[in-house]
Amino acid sequence: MELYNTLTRRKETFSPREPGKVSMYVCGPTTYNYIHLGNARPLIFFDTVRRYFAYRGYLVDYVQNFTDIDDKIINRAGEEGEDPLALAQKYINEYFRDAGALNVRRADTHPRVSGHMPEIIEMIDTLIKNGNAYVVEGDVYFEVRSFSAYGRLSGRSLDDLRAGARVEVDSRKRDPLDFALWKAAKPGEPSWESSWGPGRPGWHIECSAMSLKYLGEGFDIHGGGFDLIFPHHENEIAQSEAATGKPFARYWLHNGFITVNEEKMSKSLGNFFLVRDILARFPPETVRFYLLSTHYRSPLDFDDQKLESAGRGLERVKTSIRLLAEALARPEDGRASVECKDLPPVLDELRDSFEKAMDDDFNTALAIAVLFDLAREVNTCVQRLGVAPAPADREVLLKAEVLFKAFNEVLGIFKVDRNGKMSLDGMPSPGLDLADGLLELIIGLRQEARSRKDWAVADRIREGLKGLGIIIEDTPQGVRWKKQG
RNA sequence: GGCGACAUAGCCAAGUGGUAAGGCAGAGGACUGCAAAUCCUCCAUUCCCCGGUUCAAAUCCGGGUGUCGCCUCCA
Repeated sequence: MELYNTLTRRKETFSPREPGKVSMYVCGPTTYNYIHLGNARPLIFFDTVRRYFAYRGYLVDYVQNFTDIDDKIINRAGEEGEDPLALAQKYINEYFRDAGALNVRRADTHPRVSGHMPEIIEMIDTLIKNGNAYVVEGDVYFEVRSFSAYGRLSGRSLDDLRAGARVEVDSRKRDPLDFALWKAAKPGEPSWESSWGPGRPGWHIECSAMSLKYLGEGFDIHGGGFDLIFPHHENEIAQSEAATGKPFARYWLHNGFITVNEEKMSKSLGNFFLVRDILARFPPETVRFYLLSTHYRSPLDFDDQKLESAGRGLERVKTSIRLLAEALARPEDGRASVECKDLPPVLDELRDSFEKAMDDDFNTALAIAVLFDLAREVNTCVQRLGVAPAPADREVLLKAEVLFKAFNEVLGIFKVDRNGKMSLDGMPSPGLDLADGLLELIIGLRQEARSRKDWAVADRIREGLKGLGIIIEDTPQGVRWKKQG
C-alpha cells in the first residue's frame, strides 16, 4: 500500500510499526455543537481507511479523541448557563448519533481531555524539566526555539512563520510562536490542580498525551484535516518528541476541505451545514457515497445538485444489488444452459482493480468506478438469465454478491444487518407489516387489471402509488416495487 | 508579504511519460401495452495559456493567467 505522507510530501509504501497491526489516531471534534459536513469528511474518510486496513487483514487500533475542555465550550456553556462538562457530554452523545447515521464505526478508544489530566500534567512537567517549556504567572508555554525540527511538518521555517504571524505578541512569551501547554484558571472556569497552579490544558497537549498513552511512541498513522497541519500537528510533534526523545507518528494523513460555493466551510465563517440538517434531506448513504466520490486530499464542493446527482448514481448501484438478490430468490430451473459463465474471471479482475485503487493512497473515487463496473456486469448477467437461474449461474451470482459485500465492507455505504445483508432502504423486507400487506394486495389487483389489458386502471394505480412514494416497475421478470430514493 | 495546492467534456471526477476511467445530464437503439428499470451505441483529436525537454506529455521543466487554502480558533 502506498500512502501520501504530509511529513515527506510524497507517497510512501506503508509498513506498519508491528507486522499485521496498524495503530491510528485521528483528531476528533471539540464538542460544543453538532457536527457539520466539514467534520464529517475526516470521520468518513478515516473510517474507510480503518475499514480497508481491516479488509487487508490488519488488526487495527483506532483512537479518536474528544476535546471536552476548551474556550469555546466554556463560552457556550456560559451562554446557556450549563456546566461545561455536561454540555460537552451532550454533544458527544449527539456526535455518536450523527456519526452512526453515516455508518462510521466507533473507534476502539474515544479518550477525553477531562479524563487524562494526570497524563497531561506529567507530560508538561517533563517538558519543563527538559528545558522545552517555561512557567509564566501560572501559564506554561512550549518554547519553539528549543525544538530544532519545528516547522518540518508544515514545511516552514520559524522565520517564515514569524514574518507572517498575525498573532498578537504576548510579551510574556519568549517567542511569539510559543504556545500554551497550560492555561492558568480564570474565575468560574473549570480547573485542575497542578504544581504550577490551578488551570487547564492548552489545546495541543491533549492529543500528544492521549495518543502516546494509547498507542505508544512511533505509532503508525496520525490523521486530521488539512487545517490542523499548522499549528496543531506541528505542535503535537514538537511536544511529543521533546518529551519522549522518540519519533512521534510515522505517517501523517490530511484530508482536504469541504467548500460551499467554492469557499471553505467552517464554524467560524458561519457557512456550515450540520450533518443532521443534511440527513433530513438526503439519505445517509448518499452523503457518504458523495464524500467518497472525490479523492480525500482534493477539495470537495457541496451543494444540493451535486448530492442529487450522486444520489442518482448510487441508485444504479442499489438497483443492481436488488436485481441480484431477486434473481437469487427465484427458484432454480433445471436447465443446463449457463448464461454468465464469462463473469467469474471478470469478478476477479474487478476485485483486483478495487484493491489496486485503494492501495494507491485510498483512491476511493477509482474504487467507486469499479463498483459501477460491477453493477453493470451483474445487470447484464441478470438480464440474460430471464426468469430463473441455472445452478451454475446461481453460483456466479453468489460470487458477485460476495464482491458487492466486500466492496461495501470497505466503503461502508450501506448499513449491514446481523445476517450480513445490506440495507438498501427501499428494498421490500421479508417480514410483512400491514402497509406492505396492503401494498402487495393493491399490486396484485393491478396485475389482474393488466392481464385484462385494462391499462386505465393499471396506470391509475401506478400513478397513485407514485404519489405516495412507491415506484412500480413492470419488468420481464415480473412487477417490482420500491420506495422512492 | 511568506508558504502551498489545484486548473481534465454541460456538471462532478480518476488518471504523473505511451496516446483521455467512472458517474450525472443529453442523443439514438433493444426490451415494454405505456412508463420505469436494465442492456447496447454515441457524447473531450484533447486535458487553462505560451514556450521547452522527449521518438512520445494531461502527465516532466520554465513563464503566464485563474481559483482555493495555510500563516489566528477551525476537520
